[in-house]
Amino acid sequence: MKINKNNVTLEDVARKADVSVSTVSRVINNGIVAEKTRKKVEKVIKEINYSPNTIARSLRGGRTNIIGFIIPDITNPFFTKLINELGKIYKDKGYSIIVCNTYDDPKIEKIQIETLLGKRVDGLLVTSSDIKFARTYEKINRNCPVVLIDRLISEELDSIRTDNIDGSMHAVSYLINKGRRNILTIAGPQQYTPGKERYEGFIKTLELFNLPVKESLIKFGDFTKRSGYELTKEALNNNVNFDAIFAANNFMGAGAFKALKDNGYKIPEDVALIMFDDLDLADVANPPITVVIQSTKEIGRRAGNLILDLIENKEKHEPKQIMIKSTLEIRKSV
Amino acid sequence: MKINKNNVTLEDVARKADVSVSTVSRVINNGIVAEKTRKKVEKVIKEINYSPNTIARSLRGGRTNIIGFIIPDITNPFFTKLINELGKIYKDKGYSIIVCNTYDDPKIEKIQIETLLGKRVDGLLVTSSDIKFARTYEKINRNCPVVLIDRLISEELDSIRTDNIDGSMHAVSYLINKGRRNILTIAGPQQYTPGKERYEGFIKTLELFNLPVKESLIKFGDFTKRSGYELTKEALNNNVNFDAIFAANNFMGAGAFKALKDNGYKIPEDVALIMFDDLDLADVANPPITVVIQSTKEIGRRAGNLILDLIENKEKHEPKQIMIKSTLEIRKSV
DNA sequence: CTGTTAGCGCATTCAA
DNA sequence: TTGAATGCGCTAACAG
Repeated sequence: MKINKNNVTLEDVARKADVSVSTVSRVINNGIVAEKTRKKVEKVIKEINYSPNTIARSLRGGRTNIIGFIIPDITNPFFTKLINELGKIYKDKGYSIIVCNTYDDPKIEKIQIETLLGKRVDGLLVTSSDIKFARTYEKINRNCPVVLIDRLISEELDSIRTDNIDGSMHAVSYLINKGRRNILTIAGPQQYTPGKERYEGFIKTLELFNLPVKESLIKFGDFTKRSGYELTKEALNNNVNFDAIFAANNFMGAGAFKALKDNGYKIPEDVALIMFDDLDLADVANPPITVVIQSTKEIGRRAGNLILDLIENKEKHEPKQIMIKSTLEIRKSV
Repeated sequence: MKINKNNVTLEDVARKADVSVSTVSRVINNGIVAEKTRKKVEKVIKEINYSPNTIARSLRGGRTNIIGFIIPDITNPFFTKLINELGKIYKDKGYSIIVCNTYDDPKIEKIQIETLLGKRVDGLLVTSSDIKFARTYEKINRNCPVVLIDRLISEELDSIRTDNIDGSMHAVSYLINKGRRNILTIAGPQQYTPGKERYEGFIKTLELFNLPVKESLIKFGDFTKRSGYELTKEALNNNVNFDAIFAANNFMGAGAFKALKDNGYKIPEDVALIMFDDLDLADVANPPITVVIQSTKEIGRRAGNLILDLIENKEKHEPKQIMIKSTLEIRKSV
């Protein structure tokens, strides 16, 4: 294990091995060196416990081997699973990832962007807290590759997200096919693609089945557990007639679940529930909660590799919007 | 918003403002500069969109403003909440955090350590995957402050963790006071403090109440949902007589929960369940799951500030083992 | 195959 | 109050 923050430098090695610094540099970079010299140098490197100073390398080579990941909420398993995938890709490539949590606050995001850019990250993975950053990221993208994840805020950038419309259509049509006719949707914020598209999928499905779109069955929340809870309770209190709930994300779904339980409703007999995005324990809840599962594995893997390609190739290309299909996991049949 | 990866340098500013680089340097570092000069320079900085190159700064100053956080599992909400707290502390101090997931694999941890050290992080927050790294981190700590979190692998380093013994004693004695006499414990791996101490707390409590310690009521898992599930099922299949379960962590508790449910046991009437560490949905599960809540807020805050102090002061000091009390959150009374 | 040298962008010492 | 010069540790161009 190399533990070198003790300022052992190339020069120290060179002196001790009685060669020049460039020779040492070649050794550690697998350049052309006589086998004998290489052995000698490597021995010294071990002896005095040398490890290259990445900072100096970065200054010289213009690359930091750091990728920034801007996310709105580290507490959401969706992002956590993404990071988990990224880790697998980067671990033996020398890349590290700086995670910047914006708390979904544009003011904080602005600071994070500057910090990250100051640190000269090689690339940026972004789930932005505000569509107004579209221009900013486009500009950044000219020198430092940017890949959007989950929230599409610009068509001029590469992006990867779940096919939200497909996913919600899948879920809602399942409910309809099971005979549910009054589906309450707890939709998300409409300024981001996930909220917007999941809502769109809901509406589209109703139209597809020629079902009326009732105002009273549409509620807008903010992706938090609390809002899912409150909105469901509100519908209950107002005697809105519904036999199913489609929640646009996991946290709101959890809130809805609690509200139903608290008020003595049986799931799914009285009210069926499907939420977009999984949650720990959703499969062991009682009843288990049916969810639209996003393929975090694939999203993470593709985003992670894409940004690497962009960093390494740097050539211009047409930005692509990649959409990944989700899966409806029925955990308790309606 | 400064978007500068476009290589605008101090020198560019200097030339354009018709001063020397050192003057510009002084301006951005709030050194002594005539008010008039400062204005002039600041104007140019804005004009050509200059922002300092942190890499160069780091090379010069020996500080990167990056803190490494080594964790075994980014997927566990415990760590996620910690990161959430750290983010709050660092966001406006210019510090960033590199998250390194080791997947609880020492081989990967070794690589991560080298990568992090190579990147010359200013400090290291560590939940190590192996006690054998104790020496390594002690050595690292001589040049680069290390703070252990959650798992105590060395007494010579600063560390912060939950008071596991107190927490589990709290939980177990609650069960006993409610009349449960046959408590099955699903303990964790004994090589780390969390597993060891939570088990120790369990045993201690039985002794305190003069209850027998029965071999059949002690199972060792590996902190995964699967092991919690399997071990519970095993006990059930073997007709082990128990009226309560104390699970040493959240995931194993979730597994136990599912096993009980699957086999038709009522919680807590037939078998009470308490698990160490919270989980999303634990409060809305049916029944809600009683948990020992670790104060991630305080752990995160203290660890985050401690490492900052160590980085900034650098003076020697006696390493401290800090323990934070947990809370027993009874969500469904036994 | 190996050595010398010139920066990468910045902060700081020393003179002025 | 300002400027010139040095070096942080490294890589790569060039010369030998």
